[in-house]
Amino acid sequence: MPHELPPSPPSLVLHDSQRRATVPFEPLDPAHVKVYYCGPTVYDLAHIGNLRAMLTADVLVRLLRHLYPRVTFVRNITDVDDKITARARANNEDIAALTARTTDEFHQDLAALGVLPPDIEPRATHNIAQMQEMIARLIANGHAYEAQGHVLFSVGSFASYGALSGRNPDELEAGARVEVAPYKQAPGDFVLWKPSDADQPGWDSSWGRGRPGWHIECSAMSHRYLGDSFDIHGGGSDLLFPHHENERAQSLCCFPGGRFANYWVHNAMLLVDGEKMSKSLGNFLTIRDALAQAPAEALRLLLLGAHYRSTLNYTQAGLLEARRTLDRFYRALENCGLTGEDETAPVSADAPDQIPPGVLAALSDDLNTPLAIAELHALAGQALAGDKAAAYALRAGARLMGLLQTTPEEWFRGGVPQDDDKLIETLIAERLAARKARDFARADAVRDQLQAMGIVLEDTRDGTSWRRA
RNA sequence: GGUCCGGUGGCAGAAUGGUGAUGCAGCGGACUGCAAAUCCGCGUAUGUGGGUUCGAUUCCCGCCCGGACCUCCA
Repeated sequence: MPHELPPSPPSLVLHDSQRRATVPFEPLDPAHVKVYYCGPTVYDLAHIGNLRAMLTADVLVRLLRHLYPRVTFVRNITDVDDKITARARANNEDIAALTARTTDEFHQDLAALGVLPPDIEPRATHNIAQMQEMIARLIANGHAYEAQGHVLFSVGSFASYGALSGRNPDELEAGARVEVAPYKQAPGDFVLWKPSDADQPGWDSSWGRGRPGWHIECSAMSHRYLGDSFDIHGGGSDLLFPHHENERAQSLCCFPGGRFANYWVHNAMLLVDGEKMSKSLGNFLTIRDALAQAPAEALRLLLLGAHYRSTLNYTQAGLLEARRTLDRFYRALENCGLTGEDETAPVSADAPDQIPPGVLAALSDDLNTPLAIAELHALAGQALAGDKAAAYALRAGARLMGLLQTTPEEWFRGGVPQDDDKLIETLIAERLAARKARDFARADAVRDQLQAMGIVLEDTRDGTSWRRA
């Protein structure tokens, strides 16, 4: 072996929306990578489209944590918004109760999916003072103005407005479909602060009692927790304009010495049965709707089965297929004796619990999760053929994507009541006796009985095992 | 109307200027008392018309179709 090159990890490349290109990721500080994602507006249950963005962030952050010693991931909760006010009114519910309840549901749903919590999860209502400071500063340096109780950002004051989303402000004006509010100096100007009626949530300010506009909260929170410049800002592609464009304008004008986000990561939308998910079509699926049909990992696998930048078509058939795929993966672990939960690496050199190179290479290539999953299939095949090292690699690679987090026992047989458990064992013994007596009619009758209970039997050389159908 | 993205086998979904992954489904076989699981084998695809090229699915142009954003939205 004359040229044994030392193994070097693949370098991460990411598609940056602003550069409109896939480029090497170079952190501002390799010792500490900083990521900000736009979180939910908490007025209703999260849907699977929301989930896609959260999963993209989750895989990205898991990968970054693997590659870098320290990662700070900030994801906000938007708990002041006119949609929240409207929903609270419709529900005849207190705003704080609505946002607390919805935030709790959001946390439960993401936890079910194995989405790791952010390091910091700031709430908009806890950062009003920071927003007001930014607004005052923007007024002071000529990027914002007061008009009829509103404070507006002056798009014309920021030369590179539109650079992120690739829009030309003049064209925006020409194509404006919404009637321009009379107090705006220019049609593209957007609200930083707006006045509140007595029955709307509001905070006192030097511009009167009011509430923040649509975009300032993320600028304030990202700055508070990550500073003038941070590495990655992400969200759904529908946020690119105007939300992220406006965030960028506010932040760069407020903190001209900084760079704000250095990379922008945007995930594509998803379709349900080939159609845009919308309430009017009746195909608006919450995370809970999906979880009623399949285990959470199946949903995760399905959503990671397409590259994050391409449109994903969600179907129930796809969800069930993802579940069968996980059956195979867990079977591969079980066959190799990886029945425990321990994440620690086995000491044996031929069974390293390391991220398989193919998986790491795929994920490092702009989060190519479908290709990484194909690698898992290859490892599962090897594991099923008895390769224990492949089973460890399968589990390690899958876990980097938040998959195979449980044990085969739990996956196949979890959630079955104790009494059923005993009955199943009894019936299996009964069937075994019948088979020994070559009374196959009786044996098959027992199997049918179990089938009716949702239990599938698998005969092996070592005996009969069972699992939920 | 403006801006942008995409169209790969029955389905999902990668990749690529030079014989198009992977999974599911289908078909045939092995194993099994029969199944289940597993294994082996097989078939099927780059929307359309041009251009560049020795060679295009990949690059360029037209067309058709779909989607996103421009308005709250992951």
